[in-house]
This record gives sequence, structure tokens and C-alpha cells, in this order.
Amino acid sequence: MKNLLLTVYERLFDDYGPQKWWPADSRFEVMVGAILTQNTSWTNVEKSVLSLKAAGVMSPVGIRLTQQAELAQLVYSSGYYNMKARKLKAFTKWLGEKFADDIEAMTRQEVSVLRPELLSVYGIGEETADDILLYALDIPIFVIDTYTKRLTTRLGLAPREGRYCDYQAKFMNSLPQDVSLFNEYHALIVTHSHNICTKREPQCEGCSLLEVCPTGKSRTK
DNA sequence: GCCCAGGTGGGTA
DNA sequence: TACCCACATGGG
Repeated sequence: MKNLLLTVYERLFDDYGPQKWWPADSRFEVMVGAILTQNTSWTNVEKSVLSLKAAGVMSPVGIRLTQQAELAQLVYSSGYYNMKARKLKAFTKWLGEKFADDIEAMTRQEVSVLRPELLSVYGIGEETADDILLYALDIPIFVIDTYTKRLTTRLGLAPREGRYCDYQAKFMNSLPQDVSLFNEYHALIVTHSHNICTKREPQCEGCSLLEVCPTGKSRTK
């Protein structure tokens, strides 16, 4: 049987082309973006990223030296600003204590050790951890988000159990373990989701799974 | 005005 | 384990 998930990937890639994720100037900026984009549209995150850069604090040291209240103002536009300021503080504290801010050193850690370490940091859950591993550290791990779950469910490919790890296993067991493929696939799912009806359930009449929403009701172009 | 966005942590049963 | 809720701005 032809690998269905690979077929879906090829179809999305044909439709949208390379997505060039993650848009950022450094690995550290990817990590910051991964925290800021939690349940938040990227356009809001971009403003916060610019604010952090303008304030000269887009670095582990910069964030550690910034008061949490001031940090909250800098990331205001991405919402949950008090929570996210706290998360950025927790993450940079960990980065300093564990790796002396040496991000290259992170890549030399076994994923089996590094991922649980990331998950132990306040504010870093499974998706954010995997964003960091894949998009900042080029480690082949598949990122599962709301869009991915929704699409696989609509395609009838949802795993029997609906935990994060079940969805992740579904993708990782069906695809070659390739950083570029995982990078592109997740990005394509997000882009595609921005182009189809994203209403939770049911999807709008006639909104085909792999077609752009015919009603034009897609929300986040 | 309403709905949703590239989630996570804490509380309760 | 499985829900429920708080966290919050900004665009369609």
C-alpha cells in the first residue's frame, strides 16, 4: 500500500512549495518564537520578536537581565504576556545553568535525554519542545499541533489513542527520518490549515480536506 | 461583538 | 487519567 502520509505531503508540497521555516535570525530566536507562538498567531509573535530585538535583549543573557515585568511589556503583543515572560525567564535560566548558553552543546545531547530535560522546564510542553528540537536544533522529530491532529482526523488517519505521542508515532513510523521532510511537512500543514476552513467541527460544506476552502471562509491567511 | 490562533500548567474528580 | 479553566492580544 502506498504510504498515505507521504502522498499527502507530496500533494501539499506541490500546492504550496517550500515553506522556509523557521523564520528567524538565530537558533535562539527560534526557541523564543516557539514559546511566544503558543496558542497565538504568528503575526502577533513577530511584533514581540521585533520588540525584543529593538530592546537589545534577544539573547539568553539579555532576557535573564531583563526584569520580568519589563519583559512582559516587550512580548505584550503575543498575548498571555505575563505567562510568556515567566516562561522565557525559566527557559533562559535553564539554558544558562544546563548549557552555559551554548546552544551547539545542546545538539550534542542525546534526544532521549534532551527532550525530557526540555519538558521539565516551566512553560515547555511537548509541541514547544519538539519545535525547539526540530526547528532550532535540526533534530529529526515530528511536531504535532492542533492543525496536525485536525487534518489527520479528517483524513481518517487519527491513531486509536489520541495522545500527542500517538500522533507523533503515526507520522514518524510512516516517514523517512529526515529533518528537511519533518520541517517542511509540519510547516505545510500549518500553511494549508490557514487556507482551508478551520472551524473546529464540522468543517464547512464542501470544504475538501486537501483543497483550499471554496467558501473563502478560511480565517488566518 | 464573536471566534480563533503554530499550548501549557494547575486544579479537581 | 480525563476533563476544565486561566492565561490575553489582535486579525478576520
